[in-house]
Amino acid sequence: MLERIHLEILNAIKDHGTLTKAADSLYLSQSALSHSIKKLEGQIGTAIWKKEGRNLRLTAAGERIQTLANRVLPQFSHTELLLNQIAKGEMGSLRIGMECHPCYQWLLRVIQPYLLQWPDIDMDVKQEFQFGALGALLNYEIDVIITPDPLFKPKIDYIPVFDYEHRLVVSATHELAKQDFVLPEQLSDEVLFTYPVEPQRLDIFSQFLMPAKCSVKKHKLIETTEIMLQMVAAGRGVCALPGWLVDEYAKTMPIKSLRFGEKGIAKQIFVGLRKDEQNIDYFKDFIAQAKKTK
Amino acid sequence: MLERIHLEILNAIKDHGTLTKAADSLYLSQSALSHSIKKLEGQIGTAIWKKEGRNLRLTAAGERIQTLANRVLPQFSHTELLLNQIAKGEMGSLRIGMECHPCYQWLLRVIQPYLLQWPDIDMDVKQEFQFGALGALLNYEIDVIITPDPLFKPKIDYIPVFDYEHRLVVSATHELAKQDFVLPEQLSDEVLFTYPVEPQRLDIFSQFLMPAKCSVKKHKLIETTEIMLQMVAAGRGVCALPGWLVDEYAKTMPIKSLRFGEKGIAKQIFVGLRKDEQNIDYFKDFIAQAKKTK
DNA sequence: ATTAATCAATGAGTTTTGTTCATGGTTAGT
DNA sequence: ACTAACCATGAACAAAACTCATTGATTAAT
Repeated sequence: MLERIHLEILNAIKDHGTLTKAADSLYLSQSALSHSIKKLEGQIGTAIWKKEGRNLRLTAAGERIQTLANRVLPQFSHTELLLNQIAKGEMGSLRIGMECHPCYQWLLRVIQPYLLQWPDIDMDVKQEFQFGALGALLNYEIDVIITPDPLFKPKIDYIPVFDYEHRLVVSATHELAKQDFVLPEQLSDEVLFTYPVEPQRLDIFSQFLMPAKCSVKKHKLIETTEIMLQMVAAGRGVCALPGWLVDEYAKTMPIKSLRFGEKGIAKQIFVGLRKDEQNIDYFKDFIAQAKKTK
Repeated sequence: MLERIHLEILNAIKDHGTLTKAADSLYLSQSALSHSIKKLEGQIGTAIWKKEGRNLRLTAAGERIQTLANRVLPQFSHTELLLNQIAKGEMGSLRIGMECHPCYQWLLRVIQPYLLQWPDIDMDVKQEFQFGALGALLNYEIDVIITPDPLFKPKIDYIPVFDYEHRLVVSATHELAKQDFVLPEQLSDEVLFTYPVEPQRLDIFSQFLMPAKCSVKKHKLIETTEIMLQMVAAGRGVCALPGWLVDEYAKTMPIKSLRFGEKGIAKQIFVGLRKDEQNIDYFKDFIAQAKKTK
């Protein structure tokens, strides 16, 4: 069978002219190369070179092998380089799965310095999953998951990276804007905007409205945070978002946020990863960076 | 060092799922593969796979190697095939892919003297491709492509081999036969025959009718040049073909050709081949012969 | 809950392959 | 003709790759 060594030999002959020098460059004896090619010739049934004077001239077969060598050897060494980087932990990929729509802005701030620190790490952010982000993590489609509600599994570890309060957002001119907090029944006449996910996964339902057996006048689905807040600012309805996010938008938009109930809804963002990958440097650093970013 | 066998192993695992089956497919023992990879792991300093349950899962390093395998192994086997052919005295093969229906007649004239000159070259002409002729070229299914519209790729070189004019063909008794050239609007009441390919790939549409926002009364698809011209000769419609081809048929059929617009549509036929194979003698000669043939 | 089956890892022993050494033959330059 | 530069070859040795037999882990079946 045609092996890498055969390609290396022909390549070295191309570079150094003679078999002897080629042998030196490969740290082998001239005899070794000669034997090696002789054997291959026996296998493929045709000569690879012929002696011409005291040098070698490649046959058609030899030229074919050389063409293959030119194409293929650089790829071998490139891969070996990459493997080396991987071994040193300098390289790899960080595929992030997001299960938290509004966290995207926060993630951008995490990623920015991280990319500078790990220039050779290939990064990718995914937001849609056929079998859920957790499934994707277990399936090796992603490496890291960012979620506000960790679903514990034996092979996954979650690390809390920051705390925030989930708050109701209303227009600055809304009646409720005068209050510090809102009660479930005060929403019964409101239009509520949420991201398009199942209600039981929305805290405003599971932790606020449903326990009090209240509901809203209408529930509308909106995909993007910007549009959602535009609608709220225009007084068309209310929505529920992380406090820090609202604070940011409140600088430029006529919106206000208030606590859910007297105690508010406290939330945490978790980074989840596969247990056995916890001590890989560039994963650890990602978590460190995430914890640092508010 | 990363060897072909390592690539074969990862490739076989991809194909057969387990190490045991992979070993069978390579006619080796499971133990051999395990040892072989273990040794490589020691050399590169990182794991290639890890056991998960009773199966294997590739690490980042393993995936790298697999990508290399995908890229490189087909090239090895392709070269081995060629070497085999050379050994059998076939000297090599020239597999021609055609992307230009009417060029077939021309190709026959190229091949005729070429076959005499290279009696040991195995020749084959293909006209249908699952992923396009270019894909076939990149995939080593063919060695040469003949096309009027070269799609430039870094690894492919195109050499123009002859110029011709794309012309409208009408029956000798057709009104238009009196004219030297035709205008787009003059076709609005005609039946147009073309080969069954997407209209945007037909020059009569992309370079003549569509720019003038004109169309034809009816567009019918016909597979073969002969039948197409029979239809045109019978006054059933018009078609667009290379000038030289029409000239030939016009000797025995009542047809005439005329220019598209005042300036006509100028075309070129290109021969495309893989860059690193350009200096193989029997390829060079094929191109020389193609350039010579009008 | 046992048992059986599947699958990968490991160590020892054997076979195969690769390498060197020593040598001989051929060519080109002096 | 002599010498230096090359490549080929065979035998001896060294290294590697491979197999066999076993172990350990996991999963599926009874």
